[in-house]
Amino acid sequence: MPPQQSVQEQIAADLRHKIMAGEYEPGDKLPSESRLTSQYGTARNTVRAAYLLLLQEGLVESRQGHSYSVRVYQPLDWWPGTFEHQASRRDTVEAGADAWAADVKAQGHEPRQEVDVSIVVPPPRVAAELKTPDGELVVVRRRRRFVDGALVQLADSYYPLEVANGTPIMTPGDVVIPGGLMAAAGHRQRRYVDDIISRMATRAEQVLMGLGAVTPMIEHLRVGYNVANQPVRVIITTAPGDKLRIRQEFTDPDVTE
Amino acid sequence: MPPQQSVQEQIAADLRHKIMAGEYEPGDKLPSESRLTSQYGTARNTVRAAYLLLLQEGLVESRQGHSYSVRVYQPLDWWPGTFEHQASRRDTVEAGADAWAADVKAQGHEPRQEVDVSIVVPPPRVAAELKTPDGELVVVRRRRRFVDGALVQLADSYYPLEVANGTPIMTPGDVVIPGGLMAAAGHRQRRYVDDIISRMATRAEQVLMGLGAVTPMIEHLRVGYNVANQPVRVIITTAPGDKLRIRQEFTDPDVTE
DNA sequence: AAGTGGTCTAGACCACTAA
DNA sequence: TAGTGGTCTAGACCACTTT
Repeated sequence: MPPQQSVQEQIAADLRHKIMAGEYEPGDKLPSESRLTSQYGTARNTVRAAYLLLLQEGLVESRQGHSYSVRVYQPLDWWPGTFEHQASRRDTVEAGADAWAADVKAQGHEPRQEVDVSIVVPPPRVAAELKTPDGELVVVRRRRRFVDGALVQLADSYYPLEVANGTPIMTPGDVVIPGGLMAAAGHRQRRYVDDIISRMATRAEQVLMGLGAVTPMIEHLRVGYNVANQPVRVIITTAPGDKLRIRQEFTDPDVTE
Repeated sequence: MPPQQSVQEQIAADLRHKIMAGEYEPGDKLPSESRLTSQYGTARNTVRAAYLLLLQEGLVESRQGHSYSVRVYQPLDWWPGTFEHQASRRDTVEAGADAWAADVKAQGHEPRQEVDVSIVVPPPRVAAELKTPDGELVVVRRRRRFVDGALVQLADSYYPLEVANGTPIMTPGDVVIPGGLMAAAGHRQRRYVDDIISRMATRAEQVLMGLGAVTPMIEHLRVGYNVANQPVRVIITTAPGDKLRIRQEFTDPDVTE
């Protein structure tokens, strides 16, 4: 015999099954707590516990005053852009627009960016990657990226002071520099090292981005090195998991067919 | 005036602050529900609601019979392995061992793999990527990867029947073929397209991998194309976000210094 | 046996949304 | 205003772990 299932798990399993079977489609409203309470003859809190399980699986969402509904996944694709890749996609990118905005438009949505620049104490991880001496500050260029009016991605670029000082990197606002900020600053990058992790949203992110409590985030960290193999930039890109899909493409340079 | 904070948020904020300040370190036990109940003079359920918020942020973990404790993050690094990259790391990989096992050993842990092969109806996404005709089956090679005895990663490779039939791909068990299974099957891959997403664990994954209810997963999907640009393999790699960090490295082939 | 968290009840009042 | 989910109370019993 299978282990005895709790009532909340039973209710959750029933709803899960109906959602998977397509009885409720993405975006559809689900039964109210009071309906399920009388339907199953339990206390309301037990029904709430069942819905909580589905919330935690990301299957369902809730907002005060609204019904529970089946969660919709419509991630936007994001290409971090490698050397080769940028080259192959360059012609699809409108002159003067940055790659991210062009990608969003190509997917039929309206991009907008807010950018500010400040000088800060680097977070520990950034200091370690940039080999920043203790107590030394760095320049951070914070981009808040909106799609159709909603904040969906944060992209913070950190530069050592000596790299950024007196260059267009220090210019606030959504400036567009053909060839890129690093090139304009005279720092050609030769190597990238990327980290990609999945983690839950922090409280601060929930508030800033208006997220439900149970939101997984995807975080992409890139360290760029110049031709002398010194770190010149750290970019941390963060977005809710249901809003962003990282895509990349590799072609073997040794195989010409 | 800031919006009125609820009691559960107050308690959660207090605990969060103490954790961030280092008063409780990763792995440390946290106050019991009954202690906090009397300390704050609230009902036990309110304290539980506070801890639930921290669980949902991934800050805290709980197990029946144990105290709540501060969650420990110790992700293992995983290199998906590109053409160039594999070449540059090849010498660090012991002869005969697969790249994943070697990477785990290099990080000071004990790898183990269970592999089985079966013929199945492909999931919709896989069928779409492999351009499998309706009703046609595919071969799936399922790898369950353990580190120090704990299941931490699933890696399922899907092959069209005509690619896998009569090749070592069909061999069950943790076989090691120098040069790789695809090469042995006579299918040189020229191009990869990768997708990386973050999502919550499904119920099935929670059970299979023994996860807490609030676990973000990271999923890496790679489609491999042969020299004729036809899809020959889809690999789906899945792991809990706190157990796996995807790493990759790119070097600009055009810059020779 | 004592202490921990997990499940469940049966209420109450509040905040927000839609009819 | 009626209906929705969000917060909260004050209990009870159960499952699991440690002493």
